[in-house]
Amino acid sequence: MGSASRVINGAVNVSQATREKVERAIALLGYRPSHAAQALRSRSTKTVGCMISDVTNPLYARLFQAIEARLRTEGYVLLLANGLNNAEREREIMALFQQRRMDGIIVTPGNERDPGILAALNTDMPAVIVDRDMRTRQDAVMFDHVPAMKCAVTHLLDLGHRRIALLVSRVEVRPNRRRVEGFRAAFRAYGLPCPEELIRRQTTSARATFDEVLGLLQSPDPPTAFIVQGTNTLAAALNAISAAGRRIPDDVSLISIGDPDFAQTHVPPIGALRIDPEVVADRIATLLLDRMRRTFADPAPRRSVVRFQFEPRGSCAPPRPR
Amino acid sequence: MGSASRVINGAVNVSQATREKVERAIALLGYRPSHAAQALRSRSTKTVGCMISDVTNPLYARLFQAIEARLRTEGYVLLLANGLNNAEREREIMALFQQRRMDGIIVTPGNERDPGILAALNTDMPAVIVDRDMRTRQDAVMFDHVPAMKCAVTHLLDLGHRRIALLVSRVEVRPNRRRVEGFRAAFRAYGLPCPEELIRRQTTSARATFDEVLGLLQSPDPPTAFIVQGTNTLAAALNAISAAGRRIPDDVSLISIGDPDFAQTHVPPIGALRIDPEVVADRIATLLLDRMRRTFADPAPRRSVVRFQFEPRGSCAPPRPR
DNA sequence: CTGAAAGCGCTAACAC
DNA sequence: GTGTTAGCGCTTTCAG
Repeated sequence: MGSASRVINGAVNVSQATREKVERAIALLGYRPSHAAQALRSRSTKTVGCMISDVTNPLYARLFQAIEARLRTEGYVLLLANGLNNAEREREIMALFQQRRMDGIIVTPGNERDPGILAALNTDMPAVIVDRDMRTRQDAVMFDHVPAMKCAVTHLLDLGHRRIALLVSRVEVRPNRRRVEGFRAAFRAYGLPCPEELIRRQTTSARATFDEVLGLLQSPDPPTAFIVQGTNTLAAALNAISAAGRRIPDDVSLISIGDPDFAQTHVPPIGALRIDPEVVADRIATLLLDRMRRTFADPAPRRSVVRFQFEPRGSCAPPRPR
Repeated sequence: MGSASRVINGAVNVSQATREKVERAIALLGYRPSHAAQALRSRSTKTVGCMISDVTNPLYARLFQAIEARLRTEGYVLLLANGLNNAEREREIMALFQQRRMDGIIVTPGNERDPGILAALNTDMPAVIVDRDMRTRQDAVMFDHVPAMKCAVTHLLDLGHRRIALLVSRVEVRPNRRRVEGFRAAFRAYGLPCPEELIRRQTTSARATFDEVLGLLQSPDPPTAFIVQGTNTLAAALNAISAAGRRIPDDVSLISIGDPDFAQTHVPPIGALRIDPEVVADRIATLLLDRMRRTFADPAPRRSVVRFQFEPRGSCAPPRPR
């Protein structure tokens, strides 16, 4: 009987009596509508696919958490898959999202130019791309890394640092490019040459970072300041600095890209480039919901930019005179 | 035509000629089977619901990652929801998993006695419970915290420590109970009274941990060793110890429950209770796949126990003589 | 406002 | 080994 459906979906044209009758029956039978049948008939799965590089990365984990909370209040459920910066795996995931007819997808591919991934994006499935340069016609939320990075580097330059090392991940994606760009721009704006040899693009394992930082500190002309990316990288850098017998900020200044909890309780607190995951999640959800509900008809891709903020803290001081 | 379906599902009784014909047609039309229709008809969603307390917790993130990788090779996709130790939210999530007819679920409820959650578990949906005492008829993977904890405490007792502090989360769930139990058991086995006042069950925020550790260190009869739970807690404890001007291991010994990467690069390396997420994921997947495929007919709940290991490292030394 | 009827796109059962 | 047929459980349309 059609009325039951009307009650379940909260349609308006149902009499109070019928509504109650149906509700009683539902309660009595412990009836639960079959999602598969609803999806088949209504052509809406109420499911959003989320492909991130790796939940193990705390920034992504927080972001996912916030997105999940937000979209669930709207009745959506999230499928989460880790792309692991592996193009083949990412293509598989995209195919899967398509086959399962996700109402929308949120993606952060590790490879911005893979034709398979670009092709998969070229459908009418609502999508939001997160912080990747992909030249497709999807909406996107971008993080603006440059001003915060410039601000951080300028802070160090103002303090008198010239040998500033930048440790970012080796993966060739927008955020890393932008960080390097901001780094260079700060030197340029200061009329100084950028120490290219101190830009280190490395794997993010704790051991590799530890070795890298230790090596730099023990080199003939060591950096007096470090800017390092990521929670694990920060922890490993702290370990290496203390292993080298250097102190923060007297011997070495340090700034973190990303702001894990322990950066704030560290003594001294570690200056950080931060971005609010709630804000990012909200932007993503808003763009995606607009498209999924077809609230927003204009097909032109929209771009929402969220700024990183530089928060200076006690971890930076003038370099020790030589 | 039924043959198409047979080809897609890789049935055996299809001739080579037909198979090729169908495959050509599929490629030509770019045909993708509708998951909703398949699910409706075949009564299998090929989807597993996963309710953990919080992906933001690195241990859970790694575990999810490993489970996702494993189950995807078997053709399953994961729905991830964060319960956040909130009973109402957890009930909602369970209801959702049921309504969407998950082929199986993997759950770690924050509340082991909530009647709603227990009721939701009382269905014929294959399920694996992870490290919770729930007295239901589901399969479960349990972590054995006790021997490793006893081992760690005994290690400290052997070194001469008597004032050992234990910092675990306040949430009333099996892992925390077990840790405390192991802690007490070690003292008992040693014929010593357990310092109950040093068992601190607290919130896991970095700030709270920092204050707690600092407070303990500055108390009249301070602990000479700490056992702390969790990545963020470890980082905050390290900060507090160094803020108090104490050194590891000369002034204070430290053991971590959980083994984040930076524990190993720390100087000295931090002794840790560790468990391999891959092993855990594998156990979970195996139990669940057995049930989902009905390979394993015996309805009696099965229990798979994975041991934590204590890995002593340089962070423990005899207490400073007073 | 309500009931009847037609399908959504598949797979399973059956006849050939 | 292959084609035909009947639904899976809903939502939507269309009469009434």
